[in-house]
Amino acid sequence: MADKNDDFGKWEGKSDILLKIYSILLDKFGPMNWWPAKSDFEVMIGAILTQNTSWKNVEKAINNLNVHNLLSFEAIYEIDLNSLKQHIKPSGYYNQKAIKIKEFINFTKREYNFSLELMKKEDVFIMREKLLRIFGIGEETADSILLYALKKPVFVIDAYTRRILERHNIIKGALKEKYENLQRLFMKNITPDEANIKVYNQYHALIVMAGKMFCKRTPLCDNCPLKELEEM
DNA sequence: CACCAGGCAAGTA
DNA sequence: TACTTGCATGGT
Repeated sequence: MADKNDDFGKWEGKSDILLKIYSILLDKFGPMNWWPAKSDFEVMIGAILTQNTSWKNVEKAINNLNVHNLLSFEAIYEIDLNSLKQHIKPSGYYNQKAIKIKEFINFTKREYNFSLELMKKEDVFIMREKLLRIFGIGEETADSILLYALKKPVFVIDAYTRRILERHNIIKGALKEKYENLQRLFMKNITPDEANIKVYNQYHALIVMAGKMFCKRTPLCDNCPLKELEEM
């Protein structure tokens, strides 16, 4: 075994089960064209606000921003830090998140002059590296922005994904596994090309939906649609 | 009252 | 590299 990650075939032969999960969830919940936001800009702000926070609280914060006409690059750029903090308060960690949002907006001005079109034209790998260098943007937030705002073929791994892989015995130790390894698992089995952007979008959306209903930290797995996976 | 939520950065060993 | 801790509101 050249690599620890090859042990026990941990990462091999998972294609069928990954497609099965997608199939079951799609059948259960139906197609979703996702990220609950009205604009790509709102997606990016939401991606930061939802860090370790319930979406309900994020909605309150987004609504505050909307009411004050702050859902644009220019408006967030202009507003002073303390006012921003007050508006996003319901989303929690507001002192940090306000700085994170400011840092992200400064980046978009510095590198792309607030042009979403230019951001979408950027190479995926380059953009991911750039995003990860911004204070407050980690792997999940970067990938959410890449996939749902910039429409890039990148698979998003989150707490729900880890729990589902762990609880249904698909990957041992998924809760503690490195983000990179879990992401590679999906992207090796579902080719990251233009045609699969829709699948990436939908798959993660379905995982979040299933996670909220059946795979919370305190398990509530009574009629989880993924139960039938155990026969594979 | 305790626990949880679509993470992340900084500190420690 | 692998753990630990602080951050904070609002719902159950």
